[in-house]
Amino acid sequence: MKTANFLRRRRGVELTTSERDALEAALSEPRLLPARQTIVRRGVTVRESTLLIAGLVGRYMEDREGDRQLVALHVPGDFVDLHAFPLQHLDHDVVTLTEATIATVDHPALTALTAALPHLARMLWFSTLLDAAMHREWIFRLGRLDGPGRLAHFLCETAVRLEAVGLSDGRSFLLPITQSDIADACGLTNVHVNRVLRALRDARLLEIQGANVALHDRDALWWLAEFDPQYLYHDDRDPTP
Amino acid sequence: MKTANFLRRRRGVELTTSERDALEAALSEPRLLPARQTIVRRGVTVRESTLLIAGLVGRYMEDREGDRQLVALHVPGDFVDLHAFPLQHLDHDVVTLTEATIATVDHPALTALTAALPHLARMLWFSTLLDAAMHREWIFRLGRLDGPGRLAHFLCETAVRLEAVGLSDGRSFLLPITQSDIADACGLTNVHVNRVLRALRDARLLEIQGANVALHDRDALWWLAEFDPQYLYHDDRDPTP
DNA sequence: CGTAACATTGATTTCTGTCAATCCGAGTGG
DNA sequence: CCACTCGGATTGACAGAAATCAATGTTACG
Repeated sequence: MKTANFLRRRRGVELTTSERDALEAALSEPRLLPARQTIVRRGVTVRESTLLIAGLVGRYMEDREGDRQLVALHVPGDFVDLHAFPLQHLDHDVVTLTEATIATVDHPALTALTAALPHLARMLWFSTLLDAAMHREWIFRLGRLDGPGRLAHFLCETAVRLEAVGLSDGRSFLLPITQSDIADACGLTNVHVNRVLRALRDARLLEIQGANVALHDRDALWWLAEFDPQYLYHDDRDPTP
Repeated sequence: MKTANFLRRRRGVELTTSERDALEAALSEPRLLPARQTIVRRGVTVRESTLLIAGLVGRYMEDREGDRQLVALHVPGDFVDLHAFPLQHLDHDVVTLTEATIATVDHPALTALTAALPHLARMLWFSTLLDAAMHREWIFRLGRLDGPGRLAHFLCETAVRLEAVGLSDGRSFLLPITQSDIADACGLTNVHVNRVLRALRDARLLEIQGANVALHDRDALWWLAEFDPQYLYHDDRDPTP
């Protein structure tokens, strides 16, 4: 099932079998993309939306000097540019961070789906609002937290999201991106990210070895990050078999 | 018309007369709220959504110390908590910043409306995605701009948005909020906002006297802010009579 | 006229960026 | 097999931006 992880473990979300089947049928065959490939470029009219099945995808804005600000990180199960369906074109680039498997839906098909299935339409709407909730949390992260807090927040959020789709036990996970990518997400420089990571490692809060992230002291990290995963709407139970 | 400013001057948005009438009919009578009144508190189940007709409304998250981070500023015509319709409860507070006139729609009525009018549903979806686009721009502002850039960006965005609903000529407008509110929006302290505003005034880029904001040198401010209003989806023409 | 909220300014500290090396590991070609 | 390269990680020295702490002005208003 291409949609197996879509809205998986989300509170208050109940896609009926027929709704999920309809969405599944509208999706293209999965394709494999290499790392660092642009999926959507800003400003270009978009005619299909992309469901991420495996791998990591980022959404970027660039400043005058070409420095990037990550505005979203996507994990498997995320509809990375569903918002392009109503918006038609985007204000940012969508890029694979790792090798990634995706499937796409044409926008005309989405128009038909949403007209025929209002509840599915609302669930799709919901999924874009989850992205918006994450945006708000990122605003908080950048506006109110210092370096250590920002990194802790970013990593805690990522851990919880990966856990929801079975890619983490909540403590350790694979994050095959560079420290510069993390810096782009947290509004810091790669140099400072490196320093803060060392400090967090020295304090035995977490460890990053290559692509491997281990959150040793989740409570301390949550405290540092003032992290509360409410906004992710995760369900404790996993109805997926 | 309560909805006169809703999605006014937005590119690619065409609400038919019957769609607008249906929405208008679903809205309550306008009510006047005092300044600094909480409309929605975080975590509480929301059963209706609020259209802002006049005044300013902010959306806030709070950190451990009670310091606020503004995650959105709403101007007349904005559906300030439409996202609560699919989400059911919010991760932040919604508060009037000034005296404000609002009208509300019950969520059951929205369910009926969106099921009956898929295109209206998509336009409502669109309006929440505009908020998300602004969230992204705020992430950029906080992650990549310094103090002067952030203030310039905040004020340029506000000017353009107010202009779209006829409350500014693009150069000057009323913004009856405190420097602390601006600081909350820009991830700075009120002290620093004050200093940066003085610097911008000394450079003859802008002037704030009481509630009155005057952007003297729009080009310079746009440059400082790396501002490009694309993401606001504004239309040059105003189809409103 | 006194109070309270907001704005303004100065002195100092802290955090983060910048610039510049150096280190390390994986893949490459001789 | 081993020098070689290259991207990324790491570290140090220094500069600059913003926070913090602490007063002092200013204005509106009861």
